[in-house]
Amino acid sequence: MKRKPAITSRDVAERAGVSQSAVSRCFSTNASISEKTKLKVLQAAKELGYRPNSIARSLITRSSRTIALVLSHLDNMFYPLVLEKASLRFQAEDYHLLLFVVPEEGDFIGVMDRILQSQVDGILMMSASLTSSLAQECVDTGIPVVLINRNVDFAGVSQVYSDNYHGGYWVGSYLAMGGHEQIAYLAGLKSSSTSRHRYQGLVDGLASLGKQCQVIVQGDYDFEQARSATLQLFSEPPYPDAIFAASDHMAIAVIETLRHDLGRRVPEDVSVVGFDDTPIAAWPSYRLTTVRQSVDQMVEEATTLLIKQIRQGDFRAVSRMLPVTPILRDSVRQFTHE
Amino acid sequence: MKRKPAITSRDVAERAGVSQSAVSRCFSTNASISEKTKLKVLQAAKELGYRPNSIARSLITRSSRTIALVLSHLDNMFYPLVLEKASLRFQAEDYHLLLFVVPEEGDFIGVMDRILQSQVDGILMMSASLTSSLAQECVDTGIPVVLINRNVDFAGVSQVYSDNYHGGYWVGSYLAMGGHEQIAYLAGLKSSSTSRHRYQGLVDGLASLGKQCQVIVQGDYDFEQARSATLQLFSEPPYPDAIFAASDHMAIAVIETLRHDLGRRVPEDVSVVGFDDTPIAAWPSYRLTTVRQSVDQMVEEATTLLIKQIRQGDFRAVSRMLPVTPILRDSVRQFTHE
DNA sequence: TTGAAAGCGCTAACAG
DNA sequence: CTGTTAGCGCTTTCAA
Repeated sequence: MKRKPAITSRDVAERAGVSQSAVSRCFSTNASISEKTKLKVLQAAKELGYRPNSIARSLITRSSRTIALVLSHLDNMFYPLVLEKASLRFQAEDYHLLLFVVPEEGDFIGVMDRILQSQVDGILMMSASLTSSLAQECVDTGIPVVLINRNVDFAGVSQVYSDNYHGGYWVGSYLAMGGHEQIAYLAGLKSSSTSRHRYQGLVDGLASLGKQCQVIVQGDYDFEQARSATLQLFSEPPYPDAIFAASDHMAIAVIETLRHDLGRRVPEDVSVVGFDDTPIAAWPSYRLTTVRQSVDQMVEEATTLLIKQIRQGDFRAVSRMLPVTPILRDSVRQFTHE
Repeated sequence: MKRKPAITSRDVAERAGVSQSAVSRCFSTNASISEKTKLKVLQAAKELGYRPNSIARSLITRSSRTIALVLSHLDNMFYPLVLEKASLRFQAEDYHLLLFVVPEEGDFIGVMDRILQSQVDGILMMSASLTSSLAQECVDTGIPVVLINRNVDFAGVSQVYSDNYHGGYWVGSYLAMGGHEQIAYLAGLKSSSTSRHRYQGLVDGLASLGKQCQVIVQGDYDFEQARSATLQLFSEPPYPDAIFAASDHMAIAVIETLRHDLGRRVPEDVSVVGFDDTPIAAWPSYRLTTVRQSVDQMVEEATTLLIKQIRQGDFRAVSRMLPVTPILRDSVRQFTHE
């Protein structure tokens, strides 16, 4: 790494005939500096092509104005979308974003170590695998953490997540009312609280109308795995007449498989429900009935919360559960007397 | 921002009964230090929960081990995928990733300023709007830049991109051979060299068999816009019997619109070809004929190049054009005598 | 191998 | 309002 020795505030100061700190003041808000010197400095700075070194600034202010974003599952459209929103939001607040893509349920520990070293001001986490000891470590270090779309029972970290239980509950009762009998749940990752809560909701929603969930298969939030799970579901009777997938991403995989590998019609032969309401769910080919989580709201809440915690050094963990909206489209058979 | 005063190498030194520099040496590779002291230090470090402050390290080494990633169009699955790959690759090389999501063709200048201030070691750019003056500025600062999936005629920056022209050329000749007569091009952003080259290829490929592209509409790489463009294409005769979309993302929008709004069959009534070969193209519902760009190869080349340039302080711009692979699926009508 | 000392480029008191 | 001064936490000579 050799590059031209960078231009420092000292160089600018010299050229402008002022002190180095005068230069510094020109580039920080609410520092008292006269119009006149400011002009001289800015002029010199421009001539030299000077830019304040934010590393040096971070070192002294002990704040990098950087937030770590931890995520996985980029293949599920839901995440790129929240990534985009979150990034725009943070940029607007003048925070930088350090991105950490973690493999599925990988060696989170290594990543955590790097995050902690990187002196971020806060952590926004959209990945399941945060053990409580890891979380504790963050809290000890004094770095605020907020979990998005995740819900762990560790008290130390803040979290914003959807009302997965009631989302699932709605699906359960809706499916029950539709007269479905053989209901299957296509689960997400085993470690995912989100998937578990949706399942619990489904079971209770079904039970409220005297039905039950007949079978549960693992899809792990993965497209291909959802496909095999669907195949497996239809490998021998009794065949499901409704499948609730823990994500739209998987629900689409189910529909594809149903239609093209299994020759089943949706919703006539089997009903499919998803969760998230990603853009794909609305595509005319699918018209997927699903449960909407508001990405906007989720990101808004999470980022606001994180920024507040950073600003105030306020570490009380707060949990925000967001309401969820059933989106009725055409992937569920309408009720008919039989 | 107040947090517990961080644990520094000084603290560790004190506890271990060694000098501060001894501690530093323990955490840097190939520094001479005896097993014995190293053990003591590591022990003390663990007890205190010490982690080297990478900001301070960056300040002195003048290298942040950070790379800026600039992108947009996160709604097009292609980009999340390259994002994921790139991030894994850089993480493996022990680089951090600073993410900058830029709006469509937004005020790139503001973003650039922030990037330059953030002292990144290199820039990987997947967004079109890099004016040559901006590029020049990077080069002046001595920060290597590589453009991915973009091809500007500014000589100063490196770029790795696909052979868009021949991709388009293949599509043109394939469509011509299929006996299509009314061929439409659904273009990407006006500012996109990529889209222009694909178009040029299409035109020449068609011409090689005595055909021509009848009409060109703007889709700007956007799903909804691609939908309206498709509608527009069929608002009055002559109707296209083939549409080449500059991205799979748009091609899917075309198919959806054709099937569900226009009641046209694909490929019987109209053929559709895309570009990228994102996972969706292979879904049974679409079986989109397309031109594959290898994300893996692109990312591999681009990251390797960038890292090399950073390491060697080698700023000669190099361009790598990657070959492209036609993927024949079922969205193009097979040739039949008429 | 080790410690002392000199900064990296900047901000933040503190005087003037 | 402005300059002087003292570090932020670390790496890196330089002697010992």
